[in-house]
Amino acid sequence: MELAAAKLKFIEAWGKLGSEWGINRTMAQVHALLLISPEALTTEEIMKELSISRGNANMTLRDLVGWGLVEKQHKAGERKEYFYADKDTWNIARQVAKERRKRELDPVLKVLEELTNVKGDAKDPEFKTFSKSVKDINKLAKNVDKTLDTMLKAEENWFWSSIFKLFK
Amino acid sequence: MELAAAKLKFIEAWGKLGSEWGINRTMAQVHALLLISPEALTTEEIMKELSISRGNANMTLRDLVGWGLVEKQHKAGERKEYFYADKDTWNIARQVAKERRKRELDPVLKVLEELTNVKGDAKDPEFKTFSKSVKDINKLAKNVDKTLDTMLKAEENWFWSSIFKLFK
DNA sequence: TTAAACTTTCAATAATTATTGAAAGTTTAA
DNA sequence: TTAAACTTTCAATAATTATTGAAAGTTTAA
Repeated sequence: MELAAAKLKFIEAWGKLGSEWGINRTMAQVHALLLISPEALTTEEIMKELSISRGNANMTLRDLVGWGLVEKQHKAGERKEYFYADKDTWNIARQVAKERRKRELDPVLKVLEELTNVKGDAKDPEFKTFSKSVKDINKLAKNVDKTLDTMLKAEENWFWSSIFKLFK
Repeated sequence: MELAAAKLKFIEAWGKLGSEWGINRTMAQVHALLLISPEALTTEEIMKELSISRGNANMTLRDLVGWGLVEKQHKAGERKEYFYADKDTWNIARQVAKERRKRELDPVLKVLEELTNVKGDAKDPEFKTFSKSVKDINKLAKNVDKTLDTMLKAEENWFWSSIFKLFK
Protein backbone atom coordinates (compact mmCIF):
# COMPACT_ATOMS: atom_id res chain seq x y z
CA MET A 1 0.00 0.00 0.00
CA GLU A 2 1.10 3.53 -0.77
CA LEU A 3 1.83 5.82 2.14
CA ALA A 4 -0.85 8.22 0.94
CA ALA A 5 -3.45 5.47 0.84
CA ALA A 6 -2.33 4.17 4.20
CA LYS A 7 -2.75 7.62 5.72
CA LEU A 8 -6.28 7.89 4.40
CA LYS A 9 -7.09 4.47 5.74
CA PHE A 10 -5.76 5.37 9.15
CA ILE A 11 -7.73 8.62 9.24
CA GLU A 12 -10.86 6.80 8.21
CA ALA A 13 -10.44 4.03 10.77
CA TRP A 14 -9.73 6.48 13.57
CA GLY A 15 -12.76 8.54 12.59
CA LYS A 16 -14.99 5.50 12.56
CA LEU A 17 -13.77 4.32 15.93
CA GLY A 18 -14.35 7.78 17.36
CA SER A 19 -17.89 7.99 16.04
CA GLU A 20 -18.71 4.58 17.47
CA TRP A 21 -17.61 5.85 20.86
CA GLY A 22 -19.59 9.05 20.76
CA ILE A 23 -16.76 11.28 19.56
CA ASN A 24 -17.42 13.48 16.56
CA ARG A 25 -16.07 11.74 13.49
CA THR A 26 -14.40 14.86 12.11
CA MET A 27 -12.72 15.54 15.42
CA ALA A 28 -11.27 12.06 15.44
CA GLN A 29 -10.14 12.46 11.84
CA VAL A 30 -8.41 15.75 12.48
CA HIS A 31 -6.72 14.14 15.44
CA ALA A 32 -5.64 11.22 13.28
CA LEU A 33 -4.26 13.57 10.66
CA LEU A 34 -2.22 15.46 13.23
CA LEU A 35 -1.03 12.24 14.83
CA ILE A 36 0.69 11.16 11.67
CA SER A 37 2.04 14.59 10.76
CA PRO A 38 5.64 15.19 11.69
CA GLU A 39 5.07 18.93 11.60
CA ALA A 40 2.38 21.12 13.10
CA LEU A 41 -0.31 22.00 10.54
CA THR A 42 -2.30 25.14 9.87
CA THR A 43 -6.09 25.34 9.78
CA GLU A 44 -5.77 25.87 6.04
CA GLU A 45 -3.82 22.66 5.54
CA ILE A 46 -6.23 20.64 7.64
CA MET A 47 -9.19 22.04 5.73
CA LYS A 48 -7.65 21.05 2.47
CA GLU A 49 -6.45 17.64 3.57
CA LEU A 50 -9.82 16.55 4.94
CA SER A 51 -12.05 18.68 2.72
CA ILE A 52 -13.81 20.39 5.57
CA SER A 53 -14.91 23.98 5.99
CA ARG A 54 -13.07 26.67 7.87
CA GLY A 55 -15.76 26.83 10.54
CA ASN A 56 -15.67 23.11 11.10
CA ALA A 57 -11.87 23.02 11.23
CA ASN A 58 -11.80 25.89 13.65
CA MET A 59 -14.31 24.43 16.10
CA THR A 60 -12.90 20.94 15.88
CA LEU A 61 -9.38 22.18 16.58
CA ARG A 62 -10.62 24.18 19.50
CA ASP A 63 -12.28 21.06 20.89
CA LEU A 64 -9.12 19.03 20.45
CA VAL A 65 -7.15 21.67 22.30
CA GLY A 66 -9.86 21.58 24.98
CA TRP A 67 -9.44 17.83 25.28
CA GLY A 68 -5.72 18.36 25.78
CA LEU A 69 -4.84 16.27 22.74
CA VAL A 70 -3.58 19.05 20.51
CA GLU A 71 -1.61 22.18 21.19
CA LYS A 72 -1.46 25.49 19.41
CA GLN A 73 1.94 26.57 18.23
CA HIS A 74 3.09 29.94 17.03
CA LYS A 75 5.95 30.30 14.64
CA ALA A 76 8.16 33.36 14.95
CA GLY A 77 7.37 35.98 12.35
CA GLU A 78 4.12 34.30 11.27
CA ARG A 79 0.54 35.25 11.87
CA LYS A 80 -0.89 31.79 11.33
CA GLU A 81 -1.53 29.36 14.14
CA TYR A 82 -0.13 25.87 13.91
CA PHE A 83 -1.56 22.75 15.52
CA TYR A 84 0.46 19.87 16.82
CA ALA A 85 -0.75 16.60 18.37
CA ASP A 86 0.90 14.89 21.28
CA LYS A 87 2.06 11.56 19.90
CA ASP A 88 2.56 9.65 23.13
CA THR A 89 -0.19 7.04 23.10
CA TRP A 90 -0.23 6.76 26.82
CA ASN A 91 -0.81 10.50 27.18
CA ILE A 92 -3.59 10.31 24.63
CA ALA A 93 -5.35 7.50 26.45
CA ARG A 94 -4.90 9.29 29.72
CA GLN A 95 -6.27 12.57 28.42
CA VAL A 96 -9.30 10.91 26.90
CA ALA A 97 -10.00 8.97 30.09
CA LYS A 98 -9.60 12.13 32.13
CA GLU A 99 -11.95 14.20 30.02
CA ARG A 100 -14.61 11.59 29.68
CA ARG A 101 -14.56 10.92 33.37
CA LYS A 102 -15.06 14.59 34.08
CA ARG A 103 -17.72 15.13 31.44
CA GLU A 104 -19.71 11.93 31.69
CA LEU A 105 -18.86 9.68 34.57
CA ASP A 106 -18.86 12.35 37.27
CA PRO A 107 -22.37 13.66 36.49
CA VAL A 108 -23.76 10.14 36.48
CA LEU A 109 -22.05 9.41 39.77
CA LYS A 110 -23.80 12.41 41.26
CA VAL A 111 -27.21 11.21 40.13
CA LEU A 112 -26.51 7.69 41.36
CA GLU A 113 -25.40 8.96 44.73
CA GLU A 114 -28.65 10.86 45.02
CA LEU A 115 -30.76 7.91 43.96
CA THR A 116 -28.96 5.70 46.43
CA ASN A 117 -30.61 7.68 49.18
CA VAL A 118 -34.19 7.28 48.01
CA LYS A 119 -36.18 5.79 50.89
CA GLY A 120 -39.05 3.41 50.52
CA ASP A 121 -40.90 0.38 51.77
CA ALA A 122 -38.38 -2.40 52.27
CA LYS A 123 -41.07 -4.94 51.52
CA ASP A 124 -42.03 -3.51 48.16
CA PRO A 125 -40.28 -5.57 45.44
CA GLU A 126 -40.36 -2.56 43.13
CA PHE A 127 -38.43 -0.56 45.68
CA LYS A 128 -36.10 -3.38 46.60
CA THR A 129 -35.04 -4.05 43.03
CA PHE A 130 -34.63 -0.38 42.24
CA SER A 131 -32.58 0.21 45.31
CA LYS A 132 -30.37 -2.80 44.82
CA SER A 133 -29.66 -2.08 41.18
CA VAL A 134 -28.86 1.56 41.83
CA LYS A 135 -26.59 0.68 44.72
CA ASP A 136 -24.76 -1.98 42.75
CA ILE A 137 -24.22 0.28 39.79
CA ASN A 138 -23.13 3.05 42.07
CA LYS A 139 -20.57 0.78 43.62
CA LEU A 140 -19.21 -0.25 40.25
CA ALA A 141 -19.14 3.32 38.98
CA LYS A 142 -17.31 4.48 42.08
CA ASN A 143 -14.75 1.77 41.64
CA VAL A 144 -14.22 2.69 38.03
CA ASP A 145 -13.87 6.28 39.12
CA LYS A 146 -11.31 5.38 41.75
CA THR A 147 -9.37 3.22 39.33
CA LEU A 148 -9.27 5.98 36.74
CA ASP A 149 -8.12 8.39 39.38
CA THR A 150 -5.24 6.12 40.25
CA MET A 151 -4.44 5.63 36.58
CA LEU A 152 -4.38 9.35 35.96
CA LYS A 153 -1.93 9.77 38.78
CA ALA A 154 0.11 6.88 37.47
CA GLU A 155 3.49 8.46 37.57
CA GLU A 156 3.24 8.95 41.32
CA ASN A 157 2.41 5.34 41.94
CA TRP A 158 4.86 2.48 41.77
CA PHE A 159 2.21 -0.16 41.18
CA TRP A 160 0.56 1.50 38.22
CA SER A 161 3.70 2.92 36.77
CA SER A 162 5.15 -0.56 36.60
CA ILE A 163 1.97 -1.83 34.95
CA PHE A 164 2.14 1.02 32.49
CA LYS A 165 5.63 0.19 31.48
CA LEU A 166 4.35 -3.11 30.24
CA PHE A 167 1.84 -1.28 28.13
CA LYS A 168 4.28 1.08 26.47
CA MET B 1 -37.86 11.84 46.16
CA GLU B 2 -40.69 9.54 45.17
CA LEU B 3 -39.83 6.10 43.89
CA ALA B 4 -41.61 6.86 40.61
CA ALA B 5 -39.59 10.05 40.11
CA ALA B 6 -36.41 8.27 41.08
CA LYS B 7 -37.05 5.60 38.48
CA LEU B 8 -37.55 8.18 35.78
CA LYS B 9 -34.38 9.92 36.82
CA PHE B 10 -32.44 6.70 36.68
CA ILE B 11 -33.80 5.82 33.26
CA GLU B 12 -32.97 9.27 31.98
CA ALA B 13 -29.43 9.23 33.38
CA TRP B 14 -28.71 5.77 32.00
CA GLY B 15 -30.06 6.82 28.61
CA LYS B 16 -27.91 9.91 28.57
CA LEU B 17 -24.78 8.01 29.53
CA GLY B 18 -25.48 5.48 26.83
CA SER B 19 -25.94 8.10 24.14
CA GLU B 20 -22.69 9.80 25.14
CA TRP B 21 -20.93 6.50 24.63
CA GLY B 22 -22.43 5.75 21.27
CA ILE B 23 -25.21 3.50 22.47
CA ASN B 24 -28.72 4.23 21.29
CA ARG B 25 -30.48 6.25 23.97
CA THR B 26 -33.67 4.23 23.80
CA MET B 27 -31.77 1.01 24.09
CA ALA B 28 -30.07 2.25 27.23
CA GLN B 29 -33.40 3.42 28.61
CA VAL B 30 -35.10 0.10 27.99
CA HIS B 31 -32.17 -1.57 29.67
CA ALA B 32 -32.48 0.79 32.63
CA LEU B 33 -36.19 0.10 32.93
CA LEU B 34 -35.61 -3.64 32.96
CA LEU B 35 -32.74 -3.31 35.41
CA ILE B 36 -35.00 -1.84 38.04
CA SER B 37 -37.95 -4.13 37.35
CA PRO B 38 -38.28 -7.06 39.70
CA GLU B 39 -40.35 -8.92 37.14
CA ALA B 40 -39.86 -9.55 33.46
CA LEU B 41 -41.86 -7.12 31.30
CA THR B 42 -43.75 -7.49 28.06
CA THR B 43 -43.16 -5.41 24.95
CA GLU B 44 -46.52 -3.80 25.64
CA GLU B 45 -45.50 -2.68 29.12
CA ILE B 46 -42.19 -1.31 27.92
CA MET B 47 -43.89 0.61 25.13
CA LYS B 48 -46.28 2.19 27.58
CA GLU B 49 -43.71 2.93 30.26
CA LEU B 50 -41.31 4.69 27.90
CA SER B 51 -43.83 5.94 25.34
CA ILE B 52 -42.17 4.29 22.40
CA SER B 53 -43.65 2.52 19.42
CA ARG B 54 -44.03 -1.17 18.98
CA GLY B 55 -41.45 -1.26 16.22
CA ASN B 56 -38.91 0.58 18.28
CA ALA B 57 -39.51 -1.58 21.35
CA ASN B 58 -39.21 -4.72 19.29
CA MET B 59 -35.92 -3.81 17.64
CA THR B 60 -34.42 -2.39 20.80
CA LEU B 61 -35.27 -5.51 22.75
CA ARG B 62 -33.81 -7.67 20.06
CA ASP B 63 -30.60 -5.66 20.23
CA LEU B 64 -30.45 -5.97 23.99
CA VAL B 65 -30.87 -9.72 23.70
CA GLY B 66 -28.11 -9.63 21.06
CA TRP B 67 -25.84 -7.81 23.47
CA GLY B 68 -26.51 -10.52 26.04
CA LEU B 69 -27.93 -8.04 28.51
CA VAL B 70 -31.55 -9.15 28.40
CA GLU B 71 -33.17 -12.52 28.06
CA LYS B 72 -36.50 -13.58 26.66
CA GLN B 73 -38.74 -15.49 28.99
CA HIS B 74 -41.84 -17.46 28.23
CA LYS B 75 -44.51 -17.95 30.78
CA ALA B 76 -46.44 -21.20 30.75
CA GLY B 77 -49.83 -20.89 29.14
CA GLU B 78 -49.11 -17.42 27.73
CA ARG B 79 -48.45 -16.29 24.21
CA LYS B 80 -46.62 -13.11 25.13
CA GLU B 81 -42.88 -12.88 25.45
CA TYR B 82 -41.36 -11.46 28.59
CA PHE B 83 -38.03 -9.68 28.90
CA TYR B 84 -35.78 -9.83 31.89
CA ALA B 85 -32.46 -8.08 32.47
CA ASP B 86 -29.49 -9.64 34.20
CA LYS B 87 -28.96 -7.52 37.28
CA ASP B 88 -25.38 -8.50 38.12
CA THR B 89 -23.37 -5.36 37.42
CA TRP B 90 -20.24 -7.30 36.80
CA ASN B 91 -21.93 -9.41 34.16
CA ILE B 92 -23.31 -6.26 32.55
CA ALA B 93 -19.90 -4.63 32.38
CA ARG B 94 -18.40 -7.81 31.06
CA GLN B 95 -21.02 -8.26 28.36
CA VAL B 96 -20.67 -4.68 27.18
CA ALA B 97 -16.88 -4.94 27.10
CA LYS B 98 -17.11 -8.21 25.22
CA GLU B 99 -19.51 -6.92 22.58
CA ARG B 100 -17.74 -3.64 22.00
CA ARG B 101 -14.43 -5.39 21.68
CA LYS B 102 -15.84 -7.70 19.08
CA ARG B 103 -17.71 -5.03 17.17
CA GLU B 104 -15.30 -2.13 17.32
CA LEU B 105 -11.90 -2.90 18.73
CA ASP B 106 -11.26 -6.03 16.68
CA PRO B 107 -11.90 -4.39 13.28
CA VAL B 108 -9.62 -1.49 14.17
CA LEU B 109 -6.95 -3.90 15.28
CA LYS B 110 -7.10 -5.54 11.91
CA VAL B 111 -6.61 -2.25 10.09
CA LEU B 112 -3.78 -1.25 12.39
CA GLU B 113 -2.03 -4.54 11.88
CA GLU B 114 -2.23 -4.00 8.14
CA LEU B 115 -0.96 -0.43 8.35
CA THR B 116 1.89 -1.55 10.54
CA ASN B 117 3.30 -3.35 7.56
CA VAL B 118 3.34 -0.42 5.15
CA LYS B 119 6.86 -0.03 3.84
CA GLY B 120 8.51 3.22 2.97
CA ASP B 121 11.59 5.39 2.94
CA ALA B 122 13.04 5.33 6.44
CA LYS B 123 14.44 8.79 5.89
CA ASP B 124 11.13 10.40 4.99
CA PRO B 125 9.79 12.17 8.10
CA GLU B 126 6.25 11.72 6.80
CA PHE B 127 6.75 8.00 6.69
CA LYS B 128 8.60 7.83 9.96
CA THR B 129 5.92 9.68 11.90
CA PHE B 130 3.14 7.70 10.29
CA SER B 131 4.86 4.44 10.98
CA LYS B 132 5.71 5.25 14.56
CA SER B 133 2.23 6.49 15.45
CA VAL B 134 0.54 3.51 13.90
CA LYS B 135 2.88 1.11 15.63
CA ASP B 136 2.44 2.78 19.00
CA ILE B 137 -1.31 2.80 18.74
CA ASN B 138 -1.28 -0.78 17.58
CA LYS B 139 0.73 -1.75 20.60
CA LEU B 140 -1.66 0.02 22.93
CA ALA B 141 -4.72 -1.42 21.22
CA LYS B 142 -3.27 -4.92 21.41
CA ASN B 143 -2.61 -4.50 25.08
CA VAL B 144 -6.12 -3.29 25.70
CA ASP B 145 -7.35 -6.26 23.73
CA LYS B 146 -5.26 -8.66 25.76
CA THR B 147 -6.36 -7.10 29.02
CA LEU B 148 -10.01 -7.34 28.05
CA ASP B 149 -9.50 -10.93 27.08
CA THR B 150 -8.11 -11.69 30.49
CA MET B 151 -10.92 -9.78 32.12
CA LEU B 152 -13.54 -11.68 30.21
CA LYS B 153 -12.04 -14.92 31.36
CA ALA B 154 -11.85 -13.58 34.89
CA GLU B 155 -13.32 -16.51 36.70
CA GLU B 156 -10.58 -18.79 35.46
CA ASN B 157 -7.85 -16.51 36.69
CA TRP B 158 -6.86 -16.11 40.29
CA PHE B 159 -5.30 -12.70 39.84
CA TRP B 160 -8.24 -11.04 38.15
CA SER B 161 -10.85 -12.84 40.14
CA SER B 162 -9.30 -11.48 43.30
CA ILE B 163 -9.27 -7.99 41.82
CA PHE B 164 -12.89 -8.40 40.82
CA LYS B 165 -13.93 -9.33 44.30
CA LEU B 166 -12.79 -5.90 45.38
CA PHE B 167 -15.04 -4.40 42.75
CA LYS B 168 -18.18 -6.27 43.69
C1' DT C 1 -5.48 54.84 11.98
C1' DT C 2 -5.89 51.50 8.34
C1' DA C 3 -6.04 47.41 5.99
C1' DA C 4 -4.38 42.93 5.42
C1' DA C 5 -4.18 38.50 7.52
C1' DC C 6 -5.97 35.88 10.11
C1' DT C 7 -9.82 33.56 13.57
C1' DT C 8 -14.43 33.06 15.35
C1' DT C 9 -19.36 32.87 15.32
C1' DC C 10 -23.73 31.22 14.12
C1' DA C 11 -28.06 30.84 11.27
C1' DA C 12 -29.14 28.04 7.58
C1' DT C 13 -28.75 23.63 5.72
C1' DA C 14 -27.22 19.02 5.02
C1' DA C 15 -26.31 14.51 6.72
C1' DT C 16 -27.10 11.07 9.84
C1' DT C 17 -29.60 8.43 13.01
C1' DA C 18 -33.78 7.10 15.43
C1' DT C 19 -38.66 6.37 15.41
C1' DT C 20 -43.20 5.47 13.88
C1' DG C 21 -47.02 2.72 12.58
C1' DA C 22 -49.29 0.01 9.44
C1' DA C 23 -48.82 -4.03 6.79
C1' DA C 24 -46.92 -8.48 6.52
C1' DG C 25 -45.49 -12.43 8.91
C1' DT C 26 -45.74 -16.17 12.46
C1' DT C 27 -47.52 -19.13 15.96
C1' DT C 28 -50.94 -21.38 18.52
C1' DA C 29 -55.35 -23.27 19.90
C1' DA C 30 -59.42 -25.10 18.57
C1' DT D 1 -58.00 -24.81 8.18
C1' DT D 2 -59.01 -20.50 10.47
C1' DA D 3 -58.59 -16.61 13.14
C1' DA D 4 -56.90 -14.52 17.13
C1' DA D 5 -52.78 -13.15 19.42
C1' DC D 6 -48.87 -12.02 18.95
C1' DT D 7 -44.00 -10.40 16.52
C1' DT D 8 -41.34 -8.48 12.79
C1' DT D 9 -40.27 -5.57 8.97
C1' DC D 10 -39.41 -1.44 6.64
C1' DA D 11 -40.58 2.87 3.96
C1' DA D 12 -41.73 7.26 5.41
C1' DT D 13 -40.81 10.71 8.58
C1' DA D 14 -39.08 12.99 12.58
C1' DA D 15 -35.35 14.22 15.52
C1' DT D 16 -30.76 14.95 16.23
C1' DT D 17 -26.23 16.14 15.11
C1' DA D 18 -22.68 17.95 12.04
C1' DT D 19 -21.28 21.15 8.55
C1' DT D 20 -21.08 25.12 5.74
C1' DG D 21 -19.79 29.65 4.50
C1' DA D 22 -20.30 34.36 4.85
C1' DA D 23 -20.23 38.00 8.02
C1' DA D 24 -18.30 39.75 12.11
C1' DG D 25 -14.46 39.96 15.02
C1' DT D 26 -9.44 40.32 16.23
C1' DT D 27 -4.60 41.13 15.80
C1' DT D 28 -0.59 42.95 13.82
C1' DA D 29 2.45 45.77 11.06
C1' DA D 30 3.27 49.89 9.06
